[in-house]
Amino acid sequence: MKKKITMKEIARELDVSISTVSKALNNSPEISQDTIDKVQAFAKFYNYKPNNIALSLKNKKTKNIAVIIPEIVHHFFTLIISGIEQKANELGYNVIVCLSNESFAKEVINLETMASGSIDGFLLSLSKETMAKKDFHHLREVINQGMPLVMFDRVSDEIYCDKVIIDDARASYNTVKHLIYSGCQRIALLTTPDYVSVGKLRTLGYKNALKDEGIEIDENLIVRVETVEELDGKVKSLFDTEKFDAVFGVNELYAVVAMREAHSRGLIIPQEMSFVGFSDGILSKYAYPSLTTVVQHGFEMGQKAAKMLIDRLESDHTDDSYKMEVIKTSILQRESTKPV
Amino acid sequence: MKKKITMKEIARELDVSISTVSKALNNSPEISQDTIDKVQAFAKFYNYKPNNIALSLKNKKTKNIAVIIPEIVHHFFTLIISGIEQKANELGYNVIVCLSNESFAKEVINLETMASGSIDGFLLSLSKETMAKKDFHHLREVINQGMPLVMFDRVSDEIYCDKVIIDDARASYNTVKHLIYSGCQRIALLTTPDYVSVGKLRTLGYKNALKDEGIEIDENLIVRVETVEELDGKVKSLFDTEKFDAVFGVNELYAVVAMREAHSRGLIIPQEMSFVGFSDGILSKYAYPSLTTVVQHGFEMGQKAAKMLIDRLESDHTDDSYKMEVIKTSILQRESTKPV
DNA sequence: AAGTGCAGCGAAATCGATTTAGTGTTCACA
DNA sequence: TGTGAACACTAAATCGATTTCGCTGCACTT
Repeated sequence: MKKKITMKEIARELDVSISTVSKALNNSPEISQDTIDKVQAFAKFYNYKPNNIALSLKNKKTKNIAVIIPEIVHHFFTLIISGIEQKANELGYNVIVCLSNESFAKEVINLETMASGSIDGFLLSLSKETMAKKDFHHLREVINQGMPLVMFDRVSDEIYCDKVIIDDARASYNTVKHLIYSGCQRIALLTTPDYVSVGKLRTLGYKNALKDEGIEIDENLIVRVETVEELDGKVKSLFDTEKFDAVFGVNELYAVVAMREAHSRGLIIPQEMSFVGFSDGILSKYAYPSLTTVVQHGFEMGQKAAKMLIDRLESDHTDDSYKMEVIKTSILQRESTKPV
Repeated sequence: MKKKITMKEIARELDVSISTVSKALNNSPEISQDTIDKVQAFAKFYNYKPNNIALSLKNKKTKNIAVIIPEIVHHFFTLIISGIEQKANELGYNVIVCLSNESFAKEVINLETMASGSIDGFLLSLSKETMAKKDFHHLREVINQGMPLVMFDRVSDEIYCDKVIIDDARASYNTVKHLIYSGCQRIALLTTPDYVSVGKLRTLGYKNALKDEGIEIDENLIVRVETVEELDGKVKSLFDTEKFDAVFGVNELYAVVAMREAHSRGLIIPQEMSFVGFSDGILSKYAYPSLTTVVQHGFEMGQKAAKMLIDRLESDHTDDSYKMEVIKTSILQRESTKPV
């Protein structure tokens, strides 16, 4: 086992001081070319790599950033992580992933453990429980300690920090208009409870679009689903009790499940019923028929969020004007809706 | 901004030495109860948290482990990560995620940057390029440095280390037998090139099952797909040129795409054609009809891998007998196959 | 009164790097 | 011959913790 070599050992072997080794490796002008060559050759031969921990301690920066997400088994979040990872690596940072599993307590623990030295800044998307509780003391605490925080997707107005979001209300508005223009009149909405900020905004966009098109809002067509378990049941009862010609799901799963239900009731898609989902993922792409979706550009969102965080880390002082980036969405027309 | 407080500052404020503070915080018996109370009260009031970096430097352990995977936008890998994260957190470790993006170069870079102090051990699943090149010097190097490595899913015989795998050959064998027992005779196989270890093993299992059941192997029914781009074309030409009554895909995507093709050709599933995929994910679950799959228990695999790594990290010495855990698979019968 | 033991605390080394403030030698120039 | 700059290098502080060893003062024994 060829152990790691340190500067101390190089210094001892070559009979110079540690400072000389350090400077030689950094090509300092105060070291003679002879010594530089000698030290660098020796270092290369023994595969010397500086110890990151020691550097972190000295420089007070770790070149690590933490991303805390509610869940990873979720295509949108994996896209975001890919984007974060790509951008962070490009800029010389590593990404530590923490999962809150939608739990407030775990979110707090993650923040606390990470905040004590392991990382330089946070990227965070709120857990459902945190949004429901509206308790953000843990976020304020890390911000107060001077640690930058960038929130993405699931954010809160109550926290002052950089943010990257989707314009959910507008995206939803556009989507519903798209459905209307394609000939749909009674559009059912499968959404989340209102404490999920994105669900709330998408619901808002839905209502506004109907209003603007002079279509009355029928609350019976709005179904709020809290957990995956109750999804099937709520969808079935919607089909049982209401008449409608389109379904808009605030995520792809909701839309796909509704589409399956329509399938099994023998409805022809999209002639008799249209379907649109939010957040384009593999489910939408490979559903049968393939699902028209709102593309959220998660990869880009991850990149932007990472860039904002690192910009702040590397800017000299804290300017206290926080930025808010809005990622544009687009509608990807596939087989589950009629052409406009 | 309430800055972080250090032991030094506590010591200065309370007019004791740093060593006393350290010992008081650790409830050392050589400090009087009075002093302990005083120090701990002060520390709590100023929300003192030890600096992890300093601890890492001193203890020569970081309590971080790195997991390097080829891709994250992949349900199986996200399940594994969830499992790793859960188990690692439970045992007091953080997880640093690195993506190789199926690239050899990036895998090497990830290993090198992580190995210089940031982490205590690796969890790794090989990139396609690495498997194709069969160049494992980077793995040998970190192992030689005394850093534990656990490989999972995509592993190599040439590296001596702990491993967690699926018994791919057997799983595939069982699946094909299942298809045969359900009445299928000509089973097409959608697989990867042989350099992908899991693809190779699954192909082997397929062949053995046919052999054991006295069915001749028809190489024309075995389609090797390298990239997603060529998937559609190869599937179409399979349908154009061959006759068969079942498709076995070595991942869920292959199976679902084939099923879509069958759909559009008006075939009735599963009466006229059956479909099975490997690695149960959302695609399988929400496909129409839902896809019968081989469940790989990725979460469990992640947990096992994390546990193996941490066990080795915390065992006193290196015993050089490496373990290999095999995760059992199971067949999840859904709508795309006939009951046996 | 001198020696012993212990409670309670502090000084300093250590982990592996960087960096500032010197130190010692050589050589040029007045 | 003496002075000072230039050069090449070193000692030591520093980052924030832990830990070993040593020191002080008091109580108690003999």
